[in-house]
Amino acid sequence: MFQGATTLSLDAKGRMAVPARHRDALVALAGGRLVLTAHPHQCLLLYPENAWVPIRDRILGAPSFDPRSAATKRVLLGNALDVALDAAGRLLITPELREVAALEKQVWFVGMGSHFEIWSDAGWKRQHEAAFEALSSTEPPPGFEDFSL
Amino acid sequence: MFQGATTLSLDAKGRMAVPARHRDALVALAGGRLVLTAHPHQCLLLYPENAWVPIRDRILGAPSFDPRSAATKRVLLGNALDVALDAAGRLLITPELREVAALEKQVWFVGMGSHFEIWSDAGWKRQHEAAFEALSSTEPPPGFEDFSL
DNA sequence: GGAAAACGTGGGAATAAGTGGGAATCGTTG
DNA sequence: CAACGATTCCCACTTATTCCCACGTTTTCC
Repeated sequence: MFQGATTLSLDAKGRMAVPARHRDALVALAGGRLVLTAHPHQCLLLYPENAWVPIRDRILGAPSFDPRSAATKRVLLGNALDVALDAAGRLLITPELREVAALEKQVWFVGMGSHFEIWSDAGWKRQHEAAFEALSSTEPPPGFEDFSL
Repeated sequence: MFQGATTLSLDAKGRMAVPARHRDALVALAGGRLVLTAHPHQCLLLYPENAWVPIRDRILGAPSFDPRSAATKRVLLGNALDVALDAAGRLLITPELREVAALEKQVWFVGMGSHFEIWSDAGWKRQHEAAFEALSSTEPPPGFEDFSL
């Protein structure tokens, strides 16, 4: 169960250090084999390979001719890459994926249960604003009806 | 059942002493395992782990593609961290979480039944003003219709 | 009211983690 | 086939985190 948000910096080569507290878990879960891909909300997704496989299969089963379905498939699958951590526990993010998520020097590495999300600083702050708005309206977001903290 | 608001100071390292009268209860409830996360209203939430788990599972079940639901998930889950009190009964609040709640030196530690909320001084005062406004209007807030103190 | 205990607060030193840069290797292109 | 560029691997540094100890104030008990 991954959780927690950390700020990290991307170096000139596009490398990002995975927080040490998550490294062991990532290696244990999938032998260090990870999948990095893009999310339609303009962030990146990092899955241990074994958690990715069922999701990938589910995506593959979606309709190919409905334009919205096809576009979603293309983003999630078309951008997927097998990656691994280097000796210093870092992840190398290709220029293509950096562009999708508009990543600059400062990025956020966020645990989301089964996987991680990687956000630009601006994008992550935008999510906080969106969440505030969502809970301010009279209509709660789907899944949060009768929700009490 | 936690209740009561206390002012405390955050030291230079971001540590906050949990009021002694709550320590025993926190340790007894969850063996000292606590979860600290962010609330979209710009405060922090502190749960004993056993009280957090059902809430976490509820959040995990919310839809991932609806933007409002996804943003809410990201704030509540993405910011969640397992924490524990140090030898002096203090809680270490990471810079990331301090930023979300705009915490400075003086903070409020507020019991809210199953959990605690942590507020900046300014944020806590803002809540009081909002509550004052809310009950001044002719329309009572949702949940407080036909309410009698 | 005084003494003792407890509580909130602060800081220093050892350790680990994140970051940056250089050199060797591999692949690509002219 | 040689030269260039990009990638990968390795090493080194600086900053942040963690653990420990210590002080002053407040509260409690006798």
